[in-house]
Formats: sequence, structure tokens, C-alpha cells
Amino acid sequence: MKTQQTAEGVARPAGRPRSEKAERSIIEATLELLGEGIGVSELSIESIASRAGVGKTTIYRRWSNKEDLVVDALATLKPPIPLPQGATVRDDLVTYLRVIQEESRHHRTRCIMNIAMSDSERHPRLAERFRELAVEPRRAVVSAVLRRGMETGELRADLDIDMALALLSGAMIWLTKWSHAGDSQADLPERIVDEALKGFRPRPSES
Amino acid sequence: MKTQQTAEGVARPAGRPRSEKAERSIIEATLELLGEGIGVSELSIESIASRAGVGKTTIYRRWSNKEDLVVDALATLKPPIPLPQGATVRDDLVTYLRVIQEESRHHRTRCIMNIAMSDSERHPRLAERFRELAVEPRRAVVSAVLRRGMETGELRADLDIDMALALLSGAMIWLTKWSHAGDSQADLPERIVDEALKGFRPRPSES
DNA sequence: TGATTATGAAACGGTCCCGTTGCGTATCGA
DNA sequence: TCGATACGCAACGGGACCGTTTCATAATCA
Repeated sequence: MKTQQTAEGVARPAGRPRSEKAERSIIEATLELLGEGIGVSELSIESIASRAGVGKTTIYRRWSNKEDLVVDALATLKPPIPLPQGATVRDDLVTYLRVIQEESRHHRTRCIMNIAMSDSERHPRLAERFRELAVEPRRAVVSAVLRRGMETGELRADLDIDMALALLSGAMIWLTKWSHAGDSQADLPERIVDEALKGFRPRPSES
Repeated sequence: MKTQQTAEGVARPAGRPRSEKAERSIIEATLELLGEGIGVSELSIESIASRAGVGKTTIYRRWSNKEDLVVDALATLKPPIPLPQGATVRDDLVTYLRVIQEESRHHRTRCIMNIAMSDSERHPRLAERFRELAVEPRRAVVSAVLRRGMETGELRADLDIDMALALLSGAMIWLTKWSHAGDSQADLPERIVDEALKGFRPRPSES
């Protein structure tokens, strides 16, 4: 295989270069199918190729197996918007939960979250990737919000940040998953945050 | 089709009766495969028949489709042990979370939970069945515990029970799913319950 | 005994997908 | 122009599973 030097000094093989467009449409098709509820194990290369308007060979030339492709597809997901600093920590937390709630309305996000939740057993690399891309950045943002509250005194100084994050996120996901569809859930973020802030015990000074 | 009356007056078809043993082993095989991480969509009738040591015909004679079979299989899952009344509400809640934690250690339970979480989109009947069998009874038990605490004054009188349940269960599942494997998690139930009881705000009377 | 139904095994034709190969065409550098 | 590589397309042999049918055998009752 002959190569040549580009201006940047990057080695480049001779012949027709790979199509960036094809690559993008393959990844887009993958995300589309996952977003329609197709699980990783049911996802077929042929369906991706067909959806992307691409030959199977073009896919096999780039990825040696399905998992690699899905990992790369997940990697193109945009990280969430940085959380704006609201007036109070309570406001920021409500905003955070509202983002989760809003995302879970879109098929695409919800199905990809399902994949992360359920296929983590059989696809640890996928789960790890999802962790880096979706879980960790949110953890960092909310963690900062909570720390700010601990400094200003709006929150307990000895608050366990990971535990607080788990309570908030876990409750949001739980309720989204298991509450009856008929229930109005517009105020879910506020209710979760307020309940978590107050705690379950009575407050002697306020009762 | 000729029928005959049994002593109990139940109409019964002539000929060889269906094997109870075959039926049980089919359901057991189904649960085994699901417990090994096979998703509902990948679950094949042939693999069930093979595992159960049974002909495919025997399965098709009883269930017209895969989903019906899985629904019946889920129905054989034992409801959870009623929660013993400990000394305090805190103890009972810790016990409850410990049961969840313990269950999620067993492959079988964990995988079935995964199915409930992820396949609920495409199999609403399965999700509903799981709700009845696994979610609702727990909700009832914890709900009773929380109400007791509200009466005795150990908990706030205006506590939102559904919200409290979501915070506790959601946090447990979230942490089980996303915390690093290396973390010691033996005291997770205690930490979750205590954090939820205290709430995030500082307590003026105790600080 | 004979009628009736169930059972496990095997085979059927059909569908979907696998991963690979060959083909004619398109796009690059030399 | 030529060599090299990528492209979309179609076809390949092979495997898994579908849902059905056939068959010899087993269990039940009249």
C-alpha cells in the first residue's frame, strides 16, 4: 500500500478516500434504529446499511463488529447543556430533573437509555461508554451545584453528594418508568426536589 | 370432542391429559433463559423446548405466542416476603432496601428486572404484569411502613408516600447500576435511608 | 379393546441475517 | 492515462429460528 505525505505530515493511503458522508449516515442510521426501540442484539448490519443507503461492505470495512459501531455511534451524542446557575440550588436541581424528564420524552433518548440500563450485562463496553458520555458529565454538573449549596449554607455541610445525586436521578427515572400514564407529571421535578430537600423526618423548628 | 364429568363437575376432554410436568419445565426453562441474560426478543421457542426437554409442538399447543408464555412465566415468580415490623421505621426501610440489594445479586432476578425496565416499550403487557407482581406489592408494604411512621411521628405527617418510595427505590437501583464495581456497598441501604430521612437542608435545631 | 388426545422427534419450506466475494463505477494521486 | 482504493449492488453458502405437519408412541376413558 502506497502512502503519501499531506501538508500536515499525516500519512495517507493512495486511491479514493473514504466517504465522510457515508460514515455519518451509517452512524445516524444506527442511532435512528436504536431510537426506534431496536435493541443492540436485534440490530442488524443489513438494516443499518439499508437505512443509511450504503453497501454492507462499506460498514464492514470500517467496523469489525457491531459493538464497535454502536460504541462510536454513542460517542457522537452531544453532552448535555451545562446547567445554568439559577438563583437557588433548588432551582438548579429542578432544572436538572426537568432536563431528564424532557429527554425521556424523546424516543431516541429514552431507547438509548434503555439500552444503557439493560444491555449493560452483556455489553460492558457499551455501558462504560454510556457512563462516560451521559452519566459522568451530569454527575459533575450536579455535583458542582450541590457543593455550591453546601458552601452557601442552603444545604447541609455534611451532605453525601453521590447519595444525593442517586436519590434525585433515581427517583426521576423510577417515577417516569412506573407511575401510571394518566398521572399528570408536569410538577414532578419540583415535588422530587422539595421532598428530597425536606427529608422524611419532621423538622422540630418548623413544625 | 367428547367430554366427561369429573367428580368435581368440571368438564374434561377425552384422551390423554396434558402433562403438568411438561408445563412446569417449559416455564422453568423460560425463566432460566431469561435469567441468563437472554432478552425477550432473542428468546426462541426452539431454545426453550430444547432446554425443557420438550417438543416445540407441546409449547405451541399451550401458548399461541411468545409473549403469553413469558407473561405466564413471570406470574410464577413468588411475591416478596412481607416486611417484618422492626423497632423503627428506619430499620424497616433499611431492611426493604437490603432485600432489593440482595435480589439484584442473583442473576435471575437482575435479568428479569432488566427486562422489565427495558422491554416495557415494546411489551406493555409484560411491563404491566411485572408492575402487578413485583412493583405493586412492594409499594404496598413500604407504604404501610411509611404510614406507620407518619402516625407515630417518626416521619413528617405530610410526607408524600409515592415520592418517598421513588426516592428510596430509585436511589438503590441507580447506585447498584452505576457505582463503580470496586466500591464497597455493604452499607448502601443504611446510607440511602439516613440521607433520605435527614433531607438535604440543614436542620436549624440540630446544627 | 378401541377411540381420543398428548408427547417428543424429525422434517418441512420460508425468512432473516451473517460475513464474504465479485462486479462495474467513481475518485483520488502520480 | 494509470494504479489504487472506495463505492453501491447483487449474489453467495451457511446458520438460526419460524410455525406447521407427520409420525410412532403414550396415557386416558368408555
